[in-house]
Amino acid sequence: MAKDFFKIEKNDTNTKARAGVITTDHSEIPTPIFMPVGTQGTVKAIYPRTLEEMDTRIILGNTYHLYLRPGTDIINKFGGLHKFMNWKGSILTDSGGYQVFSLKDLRKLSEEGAHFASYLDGSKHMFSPEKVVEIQRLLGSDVVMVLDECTEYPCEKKDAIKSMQLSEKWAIRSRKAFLEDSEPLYGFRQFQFGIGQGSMFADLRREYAQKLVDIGFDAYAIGGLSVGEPAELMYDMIEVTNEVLPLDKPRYLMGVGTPENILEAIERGIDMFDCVMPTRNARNGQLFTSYGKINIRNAKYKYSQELIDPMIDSYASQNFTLGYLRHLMLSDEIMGLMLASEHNIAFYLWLVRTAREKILSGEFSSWKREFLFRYNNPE
RNA sequence: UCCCAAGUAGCUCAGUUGGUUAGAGCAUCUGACUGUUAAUCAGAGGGCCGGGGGUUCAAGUCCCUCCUUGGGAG
Repeated sequence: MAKDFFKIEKNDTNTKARAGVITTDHSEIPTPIFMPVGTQGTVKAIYPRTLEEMDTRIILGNTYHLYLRPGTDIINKFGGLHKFMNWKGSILTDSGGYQVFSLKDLRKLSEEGAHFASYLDGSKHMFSPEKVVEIQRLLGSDVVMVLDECTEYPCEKKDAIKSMQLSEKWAIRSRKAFLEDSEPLYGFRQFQFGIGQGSMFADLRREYAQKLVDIGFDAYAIGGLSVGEPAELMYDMIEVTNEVLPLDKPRYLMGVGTPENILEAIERGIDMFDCVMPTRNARNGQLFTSYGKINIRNAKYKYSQELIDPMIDSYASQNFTLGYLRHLMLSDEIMGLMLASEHNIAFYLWLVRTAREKILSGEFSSWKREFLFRYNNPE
């Protein structure tokens, strides 16, 4: 008998935070968890071996990008995305809903689905909810996301309602396609998450979350946040949504965020996160460290023989100096991207791992306050 | 010694028949990045236009002279 998909180990006494375990056929995932983003079948500039060394349990892939290149036929012939990219842990694939949003100049929406032109060669494609389920079945991801529409910010309420209604129709069709026409292809289970929308309107957020719960998914994500709104507004939307979502299912806040965003969301009951920030910003010279956010290209690190971050347990963090990493980044050396990316992911994993430990030991609130004070006020 | 070419930002170079506040790329410095079209993008600082003299309402641009560098001749 397979283990429960999600089990809560401890609820925080002072806050809505919780510590739990998600179990897929590829890995046990302690929550809260951060999932590094590997859009095109690679977490950019980091070996899978390095991710394993850092105890990464789950990464993201992207339906839209992998469908356009290399294409599902190729990944299917390799036996699925895990084998294709040699990743032994779990994989969650985003549906392409975010690309429909971020590449909006290239697409048109209808009730049937999203019609779009490939950014690679201009070829025409259509993503229906059913097709997106099928693509993720061919990819073989452990967690399949529904196709949704991510609204822009700011957004008029009538547009938010219209968008929500479209996402709802898509969610119903997605669930049906997943349950009725989507037997797993590679011998392990797949789970499907619904995605809450409703822009920045609390009543819409509640209403739509309830509709998703009524449809019934393995877990629920919160989408359409961190799209330019003030952080406080995002926190409010997380709170009202989590009031409706069932306590015994994981909650996934999509695309978030900064270390501070993540701790605030954990406090409000979020279990899963993904974000390009640690990897993208690493490649652009920004490091997240236990002593604050720094830009490694700054002249003040020219002579620094300090280690990147001795507090963080990774090869990159504990074996190379700031001055050396600065040199690599300014010289456009590939190892600079690798070390910076590895460190940032190690930091994000350390952050959620420590949050979990503190929830288990009952010290989450005080630790969070102290950490953020230190992080935001570097000596 | 003579002939030719070239001297403009730290570097490599644009700069129209003389006409706004002399530009670019790179470098330097700083910032941004939130379900990745991103090893990307944005901003800033930086000039006795080789020196001097002249022509002109006006010179990086035309003339003279000197200096420096490169090439060629002897």
